[in-house]
Amino acid sequence: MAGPGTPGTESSRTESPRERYRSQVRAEVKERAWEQMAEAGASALSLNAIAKQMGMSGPALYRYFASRDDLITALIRDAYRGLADTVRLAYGTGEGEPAGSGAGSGGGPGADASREAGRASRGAEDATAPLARIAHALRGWALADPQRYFLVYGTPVPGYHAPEDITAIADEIMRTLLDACPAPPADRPATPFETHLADHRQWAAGHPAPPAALRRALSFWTRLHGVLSLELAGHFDGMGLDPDRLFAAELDGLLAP
Amino acid sequence: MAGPGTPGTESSRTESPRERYRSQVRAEVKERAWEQMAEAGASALSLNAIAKQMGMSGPALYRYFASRDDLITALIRDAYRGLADTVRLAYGTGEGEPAGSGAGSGGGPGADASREAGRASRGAEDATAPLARIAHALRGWALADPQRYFLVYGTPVPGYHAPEDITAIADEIMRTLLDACPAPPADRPATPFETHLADHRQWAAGHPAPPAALRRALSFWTRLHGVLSLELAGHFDGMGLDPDRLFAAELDGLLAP
DNA sequence: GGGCGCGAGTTAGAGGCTATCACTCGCGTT
DNA sequence: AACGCGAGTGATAGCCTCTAACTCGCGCCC
Repeated sequence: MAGPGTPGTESSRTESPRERYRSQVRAEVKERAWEQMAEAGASALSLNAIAKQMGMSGPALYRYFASRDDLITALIRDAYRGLADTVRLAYGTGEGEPAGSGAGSGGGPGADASREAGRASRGAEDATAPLARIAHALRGWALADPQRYFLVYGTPVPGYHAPEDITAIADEIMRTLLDACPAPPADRPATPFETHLADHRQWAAGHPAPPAALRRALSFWTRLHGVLSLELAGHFDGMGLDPDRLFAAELDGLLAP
Repeated sequence: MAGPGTPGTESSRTESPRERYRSQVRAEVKERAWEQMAEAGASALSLNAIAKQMGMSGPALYRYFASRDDLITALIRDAYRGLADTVRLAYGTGEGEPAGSGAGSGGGPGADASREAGRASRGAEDATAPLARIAHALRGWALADPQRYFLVYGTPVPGYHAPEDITAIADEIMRTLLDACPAPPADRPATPFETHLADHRQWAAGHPAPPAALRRALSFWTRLHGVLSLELAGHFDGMGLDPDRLFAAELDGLLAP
């Protein structure tokens, strides 16, 4: 199916013209698929409609994707990859860089939102600056294409199990989060849940973060997902509050203690 | 379920036999729909398959539901209704009641989980007991049928707008949450976000809760949704941690300060 | 008690979708 | 120059939603 070497996403070097064309068509199909998904959701994605848009006849697309599920899986993979890159880039970004372009597949807004993170003039408070940058990058990435976010964190299809390379990216995201979590002062007593985490840390196997940091990464993940997914789903719409400030407040409460 | 008066889900009194039969068939269709949804997700819901299961031929169901979307909307309405009832009932439950049966449509697990809420022997800490009961009832309701939870809080369909009677139920849920939020000690200074909420409280219009309580209800909602939705979607599956304890820890952190 | 209206259920069918199969045709390699 | 392989085609099966025209029988009204 895919070219030589790894059967992953993009081709490697020394592409033959055939392979070149092939991956180009695959990319265009995925682009149309993203458009369709943004305007009608994942369930409305139609291979047929995409083919017609591209001036081809229905079954032609089966040369490029084995099935509709296969296309959706590819989209999920790209979404995970883009999110992991976005998070990693936000973590790695120092203070000087203007953040540049080319983050994953979506790009768009949210690139400069990480500027106003922690300008608190204290030296010790800078330890949470990477987390703040990640938080704003995450929200920017999500707002740029909500359906893409929901492809990662939205309603699961009961039967579906993601292939291993996708779960590997999910692990990578958690690893970056752990990297960004500052080690807390060691003298604070561990909470009961932290002692539980000390014994149940398969997901952080091989990572040196102490239990308190695991707890922090977990809170960061679950709490930001809570506000963000409700915002993206429109549940704050008629309420009159400013989602921006709600997110900022949640982030504040997360970084302060 | 919902008694007479409102023209919502069930029929009113003095039903003619025709109407009786009609609402019975509607109920059976919805039951089969829930089964289908539980095992294959909302996008796999098929009117045709339901009709065949019931020994009828396809188009017959259009006597009972105007379209597939209409059926799904009815399911969404029932889900909201059941959630609102569950939350309300958990809030209203005193200490003596054994919780009984007949909570909404799902019932099932989580009914007795609210017992171990706040046994801290302090008198002032009991103020958070209703919130704890609601939290456990919410999780029980969600675990009993994850797809039902996702019908309320999962991936939204871009074009879809819920009818007004459904948003009314959503408001009712928020109102119950506000009822359950204890008023904080008035001497604490307001956070910036709380002052924002003081001016942007359309969603709590007519409710006497102070801004700090609004903030608390909002946090309760977003944070519990964060852990719960990630658990239901299976994102903790390979991680080795106990979702039960994670939820309890999140709830603890929510009620303590 | 008898006639009739209304609603439940049927079949036929249009149009859309996924997916398979057999086929043609042209580019790039040998 | 010839050939193989892969891109694209139309035909087809089977599923779906939803409409239209029709039949049949229960229950209401006179």
